[in-house]
Order: sequence, then C-alpha cells, then structure tokens
Amino acid sequence: MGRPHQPPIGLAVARVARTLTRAFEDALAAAGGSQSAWLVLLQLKINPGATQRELADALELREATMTHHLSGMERDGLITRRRDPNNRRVHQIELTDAGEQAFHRLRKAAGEFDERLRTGIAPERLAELGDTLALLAANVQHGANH
Amino acid sequence: MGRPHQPPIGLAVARVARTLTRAFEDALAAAGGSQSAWLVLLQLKINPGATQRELADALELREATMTHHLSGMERDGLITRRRDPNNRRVHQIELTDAGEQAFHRLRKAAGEFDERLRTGIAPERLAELGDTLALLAANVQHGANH
DNA sequence: TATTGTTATACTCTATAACTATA
DNA sequence: TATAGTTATAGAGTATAACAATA
Repeated sequence: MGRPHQPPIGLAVARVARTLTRAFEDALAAAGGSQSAWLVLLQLKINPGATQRELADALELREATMTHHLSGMERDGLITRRRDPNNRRVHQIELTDAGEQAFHRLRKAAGEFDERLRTGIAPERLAELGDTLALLAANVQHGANH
Repeated sequence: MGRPHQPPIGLAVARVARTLTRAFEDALAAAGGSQSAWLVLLQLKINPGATQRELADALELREATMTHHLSGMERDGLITRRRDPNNRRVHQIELTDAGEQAFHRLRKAAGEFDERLRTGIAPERLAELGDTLALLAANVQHGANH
C-alpha cells in the first residue's frame, strides 16, 4: 500500500462512456429513435437472416431481452415478425418501410455524432484508442468469473 | 457517401465500457457491494462534508436519484443522515462502521480489478488512453444540445 | 422567494423462471 | 429432449413533478 497509483482506468472509461452514451442517446432521440432501436436495426442490416437468438448474442443480451426490444419495435411499426415456414419455431424479422426510413435517419445521426466525436483527434490516435480498448476488454474477459 | 469510414468510435467505447462495467459490477458484488454504493462511498471519502446536491453533481445524477441511492445505503446500514444544526435543510452524511468496512472491501476489489485491467498494457499507453478519452468527452460536451 | 431534500410515480434496460410451440 | 421464442415478474438505475421544510 501507499504505492503511487494512476487513477483507475476502468473509472475513466466508464465515466466517458456514460457521457458519450447519453449524448448519443440524445442525438438518436432527436432523429426519432433510440440506441436500442439503432443497434437492432444495424444488426439486422449486417445479418439480415438472423434469428432472435443470434441478434441477442450479437448485442450481448438475453433472448427475453431481445424479445422485449423487438416487441417494442414491432409495436412502433419498424419491423414485422412472421414464422419461417421451414422451421416454424423461428421468426423471420423484416424491416417495414418505416423501419427502413428510421434506419437511414439513425445512420445519418450516428454518422454525424461520430464525426463530431472525432473532431480534432488524429486518426492514428483514434486507431490506437480502439486497440487499447480491445486490450482492456481482453483483460476483463480472461479474468472473468465463469 | 461511399467514403471509406473507420468503425464508429462511440460504438467501440460504448461496447468496451459495457463489458468493463459488467465485469466491475460482478467484482464489486463478489465483495458484497455495488457500483453505485462504491461510487457514493468513494465520493464521500473524497469530499466528506458534501451535501446531497454536491454528491449528485459529482456523480452526474439528479438529487432525487441521489436520495434514492442514499436511502438504500442508509437502509443497508452503510451511512447515517442527520440534519446539520447550522442549516437544517442540509443532511450530514456519515459512514457507519459497516460503511467503513464496505468502503475498504470495495476499494480493495476495485484496486484488484484495475490491476487486472492494466495487465500487459504499457503505462504510457494507458496514459494516452486517458487523454484521448478526455478529448472525446470534450467533443461531446461542446456540441451538446443545451 | 430560493434552496435542500423527499415522495410519488414512471420509464428503460436488463434479467430469471416458467411456459408454449415446434422439431 | 432440445430449440426458439414469449410471458410474467422483478430489480436497478434513472428521471420528472409536486411537495415540505428551511433559510
């Protein structure tokens, strides 16, 4: 004890992340959306045929949590769900026109947000940030209590 | 459009932060606490005479939210609240013995967590991470919608 | 009137457990 | 039995609005 210590790095990451997340949520709300809707829509674009379980895994959520979000988005008219005729346990998820429009609006808002975020920071520095964050994540996952 | 774009930096920060936050919450839970309790206890140690408003500001929360957390901690026997005789609107918050013990347990857990996080990452790199995160936070705060 | 804090209420995100339908 | 998803329920965290007490 008594060693001189740098300030907790986890605290710094968490604090900045909170600031960023809130601002991002505001930006998406201004575009008529939310972070959860944006992440789900993006994931559906990346992996159009995904099952709900796959979506949940991609977003690191439980299936029940995914159901919750998708039900909300269905209620809001962004997506439709219908049974896969080949395997009726599976739901096929599709974007409605409103969902497509929302996706484009949110993509624009997310892009502008990121643009704002990067302002005045050298690209190499941002690249190194990404690498360092990956190292932190790896350190956490190694030591994880299973 | 069509410009080659680096992956969204906000997404990367948010994703890693979520991983970190969850692991940190687990670590604190294993020490019999929670992140909110830890942050409040730490803040009380840093600024012992703080009013609830000051605590709320320091943690970027609303007063009502602070009341909520403090009531929980009082219920759990970590703190006591009593009126300041000089200004009876203000509550003086003090750690109980159990609160002191919790603080030390959580400080230890938090320290070990941070140790794990830093493993294998050069100190200069971590320092630069902190700086870059500060730049990101500044960029967000400038552009904030007031 | 302004300040400090509480209460009542509600919303979002997340989770677990028990369930249905399907394979 | 195993898989895909839903429903019911709950808890944590946060917020706003209305309020009480105090200055």
